[in-house]
Amino acid sequence: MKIFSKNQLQRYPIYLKFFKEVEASGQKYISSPAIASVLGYSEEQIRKDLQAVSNDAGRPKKGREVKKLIETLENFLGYSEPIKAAVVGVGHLGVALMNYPNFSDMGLAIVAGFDIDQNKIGKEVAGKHIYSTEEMEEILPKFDINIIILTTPSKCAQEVADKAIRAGALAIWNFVPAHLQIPSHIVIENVNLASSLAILSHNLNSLMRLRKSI
Amino acid sequence: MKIFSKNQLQRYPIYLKFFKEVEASGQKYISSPAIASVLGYSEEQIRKDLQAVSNDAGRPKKGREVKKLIETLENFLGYSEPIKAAVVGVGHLGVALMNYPNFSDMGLAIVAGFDIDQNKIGKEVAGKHIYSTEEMEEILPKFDINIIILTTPSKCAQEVADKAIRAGALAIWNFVPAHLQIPSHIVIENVNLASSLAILSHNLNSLMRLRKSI
DNA sequence: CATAATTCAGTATATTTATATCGATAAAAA
DNA sequence: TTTTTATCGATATAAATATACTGAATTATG
Repeated sequence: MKIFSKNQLQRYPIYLKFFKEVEASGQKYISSPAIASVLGYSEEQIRKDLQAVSNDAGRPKKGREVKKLIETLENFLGYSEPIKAAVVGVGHLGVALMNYPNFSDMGLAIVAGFDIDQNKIGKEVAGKHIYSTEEMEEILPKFDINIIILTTPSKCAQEVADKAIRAGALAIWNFVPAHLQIPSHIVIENVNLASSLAILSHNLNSLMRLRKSI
Repeated sequence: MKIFSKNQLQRYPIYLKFFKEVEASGQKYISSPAIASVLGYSEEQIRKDLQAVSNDAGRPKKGREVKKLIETLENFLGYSEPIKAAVVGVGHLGVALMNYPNFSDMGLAIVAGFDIDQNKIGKEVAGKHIYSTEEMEEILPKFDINIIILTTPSKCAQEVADKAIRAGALAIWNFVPAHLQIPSHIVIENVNLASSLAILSHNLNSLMRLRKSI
């Protein structure tokens, strides 16, 4: 079994996105140096990344076939058969994710929402039904939902995550800025805006310091 | 000048969040092994991370003073004086971010929104005024806005980013799944949900394969 | 008051990740 | 057809990152 690092995995959707643009522009082949100059990675890294998922060899002077690259990456990323997910916590962020137009291109299908608010339960958001959080145990298996997209308030995130796991969720995509205690057999991926912002503001500060010193 | 890696920077907000919980629980000191057991990092890494930003020594048998840790990290992350930002593209995601309750605890203040939709311009979202994108050049300097939170549709993201940079934006927090071409003197941080999802679904697939093989 | 137990800081080692090098090869140009 | 050139794959090197180890120090315990 090949092992993929987090950073490496994160690059594949970026490659794919770019390859689709290249294909749309009518170009049939793309070389590693050409990819490198646009995406800002080194050409060696690109070769290694692509070799790791593809058996198709690139050709000297031409590069790799764009169509095959797209096929390979879509297959590798599982975009061919979307995974089903449900949003838990239909607040502003939950609603935004339920309406997010790009998930269908990313192999993700949000099929339901859950909330505790009686005013929301029974309604529809982006064409998907909102159920009571209490119904998770029934609804998750029924719709074959494996992934929970967690967008509750911080204070109830742990409790809701526990409930989702009991209901059969295998993976949690956590948008809540809270550190969740999760059993090791459950997959968790945190989208931590504070972390992302920390990088941004650190870089911005460095920039400003640099400007002052000049 | 100390250099901080992306991964390292991402951990600091997570530490801070945890330390605040520890403080709320009334505990005065925390040791690296104790942090490690909760957050799942190695204790050596935690020591190195904390030593990199703090001069306060930890004490054998006790650990580090929680209060000082919080002070140090808040200061390091710049939470003491919030940076001002504006959301550009007041769609579902833009609205969600404008309503996001946690930014004030992360040193970020969203002070305005921009959109091209006449129905939105002039309205308020989460108490912040929505301006026309055309007004950026005037409004950004007026409110001392350095950061643009980009949440437009993919197809106009590049154009809007260019406009924001012309208007004086120094940093772009990009939530659009598009690879932007940005001059090197501008800070960009991408929140790429496709990348995050790629990690999640790869791990989920590994898990499922493992289950089948058992 | 002495002893044992933790945790620390600092350094060394290992692992991971990214970059650079090199001969081979296919495509384009002469 | 021959030569040149760009790109490849494979391997080696370097850099970055994380982990393990060591002796010293402080606190708690007997």
